[in-house]
Amino acid sequence: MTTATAPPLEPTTSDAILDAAERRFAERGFDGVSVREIAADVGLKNQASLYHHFDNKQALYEAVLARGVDLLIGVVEESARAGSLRDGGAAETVGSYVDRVVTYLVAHPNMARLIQRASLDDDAAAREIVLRLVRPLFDGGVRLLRERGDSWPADQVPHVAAGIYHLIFGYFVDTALLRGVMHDDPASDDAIDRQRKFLRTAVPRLLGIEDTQGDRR
Amino acid sequence: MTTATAPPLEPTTSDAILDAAERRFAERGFDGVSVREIAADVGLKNQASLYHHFDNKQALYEAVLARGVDLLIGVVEESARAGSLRDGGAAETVGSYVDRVVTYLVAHPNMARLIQRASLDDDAAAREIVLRLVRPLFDGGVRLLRERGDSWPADQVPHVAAGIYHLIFGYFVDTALLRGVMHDDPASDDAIDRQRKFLRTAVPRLLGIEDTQGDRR
Amino acid sequence: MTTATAPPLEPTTSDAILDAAERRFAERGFDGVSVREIAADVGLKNQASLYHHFDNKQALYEAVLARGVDLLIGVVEESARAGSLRDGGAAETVGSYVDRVVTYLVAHPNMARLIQRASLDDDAAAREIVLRLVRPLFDGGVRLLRERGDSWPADQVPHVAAGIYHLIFGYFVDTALLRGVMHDDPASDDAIDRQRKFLRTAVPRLLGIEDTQGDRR
Amino acid sequence: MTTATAPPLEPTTSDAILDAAERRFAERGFDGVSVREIAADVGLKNQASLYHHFDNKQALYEAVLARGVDLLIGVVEESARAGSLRDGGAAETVGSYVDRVVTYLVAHPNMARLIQRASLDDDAAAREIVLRLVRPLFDGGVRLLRERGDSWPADQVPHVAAGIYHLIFGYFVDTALLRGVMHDDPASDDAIDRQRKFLRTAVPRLLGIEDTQGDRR
DNA sequence: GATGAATGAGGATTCATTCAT
DNA sequence: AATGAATGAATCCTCATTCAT
Repeated sequence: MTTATAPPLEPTTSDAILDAAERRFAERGFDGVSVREIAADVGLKNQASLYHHFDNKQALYEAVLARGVDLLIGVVEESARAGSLRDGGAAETVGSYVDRVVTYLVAHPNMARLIQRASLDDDAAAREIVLRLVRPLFDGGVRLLRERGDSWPADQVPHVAAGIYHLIFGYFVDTALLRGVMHDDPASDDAIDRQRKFLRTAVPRLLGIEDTQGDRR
Repeated sequence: MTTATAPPLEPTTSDAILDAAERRFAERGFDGVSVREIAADVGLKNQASLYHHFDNKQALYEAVLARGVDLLIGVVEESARAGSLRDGGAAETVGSYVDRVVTYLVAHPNMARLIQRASLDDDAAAREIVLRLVRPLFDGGVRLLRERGDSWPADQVPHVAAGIYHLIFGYFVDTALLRGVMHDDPASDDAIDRQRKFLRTAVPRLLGIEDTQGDRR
Repeated sequence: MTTATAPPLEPTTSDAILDAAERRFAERGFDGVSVREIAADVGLKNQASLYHHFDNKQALYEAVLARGVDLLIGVVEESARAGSLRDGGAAETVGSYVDRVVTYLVAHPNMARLIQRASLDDDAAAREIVLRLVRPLFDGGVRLLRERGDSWPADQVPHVAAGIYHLIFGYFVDTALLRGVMHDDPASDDAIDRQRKFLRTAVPRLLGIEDTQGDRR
Repeated sequence: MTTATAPPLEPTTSDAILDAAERRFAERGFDGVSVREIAADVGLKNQASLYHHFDNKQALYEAVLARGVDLLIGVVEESARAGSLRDGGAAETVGSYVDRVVTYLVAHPNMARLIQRASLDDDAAAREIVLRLVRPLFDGGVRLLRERGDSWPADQVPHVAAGIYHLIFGYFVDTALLRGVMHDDPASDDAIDRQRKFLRTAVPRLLGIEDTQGDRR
């Protein structure tokens, strides 16, 4: 569903490795995962086989990260193109924008944590990959806010952009933690739906874009 | 100043270990840090010495986390007490509340990352320590929102609480990442100040508490 | 001159492998060289290809050694034939003999080191190949010394033969080391020339063959 | 026996490691020896223990080499001091000098091979250690030859020095090879004795120092 | 004749931890 | 309270080799 018309019925070994690695790295971080573990997940009898596909653990990590990030960048760019064509108000544009990102994060439940870990780690290469995603998001937010400059003092605009980023991603990063405070599973369809509605109100409110229609579904 | 009546002029070895461990664990996570490394940081010539003070690496990790978390819990509780005594509007109460948390996060620049890592990791004990902090914060937010129930549908209230948590902590968690997008150092005094102002507007706006006074400094 | 009547304009893959292996094995010894490395040197994209030409690493090693050693054996045998036809004094005979060996060692700058390594290693097969060369050299020396038995006590004769062997080969074995003590490059044409002259005097002197003519060039 | 009056009855672990490593490295070279193997030789149940004493394999290798080389340097220096005090002719001086070196090489049957391997290998650090020994030997030889300048053209003098070095060390480097050509064991007492006598004649002959007395024992 | 993939064994090194001193 | 030494298990990665294509 994610990609193609004629999907490779049997995914390539490299892809299987990327999938397993994505899951593991999201769960326990770069240092918490062993290459052996990933190889075993894929059904490789030996870690050596993995090195046929990736130069080393770090390269695998970066490949996993880049794959997910680039996919999300695609989503965001497409959303930007669609937004510019539409006539709806800013609120609606932003709303559909946020919605697409949420859809991605739901479909790729490892990515939010993976990206957060990459942001935390002292690993320039990993962080640079994350920045490929975050920079356009951030700059887009800043631009939008500067254009309709009534709502926030100019010097606070970057902080608003960062805040919105955290508002959107934080929920998916901290699913496990939220399970300890919310009454139902934060990853359930219902909860995701509520989160969508919340963001649909909260993001414009933060941006200072008034929700002209009463279209809160 | 941190704790006692008779402050140890020369910090005890245990404290030095906790300090070093806090820094290291925040930087690279539990799995990324070696006991040897922490021992070396403290000037211990031998990792064995460390085991005189802590049972094992996990115990040390939990001790570091608990120390920081309990301190912050103290800040929050004190803030709650102060708030209930005060007469100011909700906005001001919430504002001073947020301010204290920010002050703590600035004074303990490792804690936000440390808490984020503990939230991500698949480590029940660590997450439970974090929950000691997050639960009251979360419940307080929920209560406040339920009391003045005009602004958010009841079922979205937990999501609002989570959102505010991410708004506050996210900035300090992702300092390193933000350095890649903001134009000046997000940890500078100026930037922290702007972040404070941002939160002073954003949190009430999100809560739906109108900022009655124009006291945005 | 090396081999055939119709020289392969484009050297065969097998030969290219032998060449690369010779260089590598001389540089770092059997254990220090990987099959991958040799394959890469030859431009093979895959180590597996190499196994099409040689049964295994050991077989390749022996082939390299044998190729070089047999060539040198040829030189020595030819020299012996030429010597027996000539009428010149023993000094001249020995001199031209040594000269040919030196010429070979200069033309095949890996062989001295390769032979030395094979002599050092605990590898019966390799050493046996070296002995194919050393035995005739040694026996020839012993015979010569025994024939003109005035110069050395019989029981020291084998030691003399060994000494001459080391005198000749040592210089080329230790080129790298000598670079650390000599003032100019021991592999330069000039230095090689001086080494030739040195041997032309030293070997007869050791053998106890007086240099009747003053033909030290 | 080699050194002290009050020998450590129980040699330290570090020394035991050095001993085992010396033997192994001499036998099979740096790349042919595994750390596990050395640890096992010493009776350590685990390779990790070895790392308590040496930083890594390379450091151990260099320590082994340096220990042996420095000991031999001591022998050589002492010999130089003794020689300068003596009144005997140059032949005798040189003879006793060579004798001491031979005595060392016999007492430390790994060192000649170890030094040869270090000279062959593409390892700057190792070669530099060897040069600590070879440089003074070489320079001493050159000086001696230049002082009594009748025997060799000046530009060949370095080659003479190198030749003598190979004459002396080669026999002990190639013991295993010589076993394949000599009729009795080149490491036997008798053979060593003959080698001593051979050198006592050969070295002066090469130097061009005439053997005034007929004292060939 | 060459290649991509896989694999078992082993490489050096680091890990957290224990124990005697 | 601190240290030197030891250890078993695990780390990442490379090794030579095989097999199907």
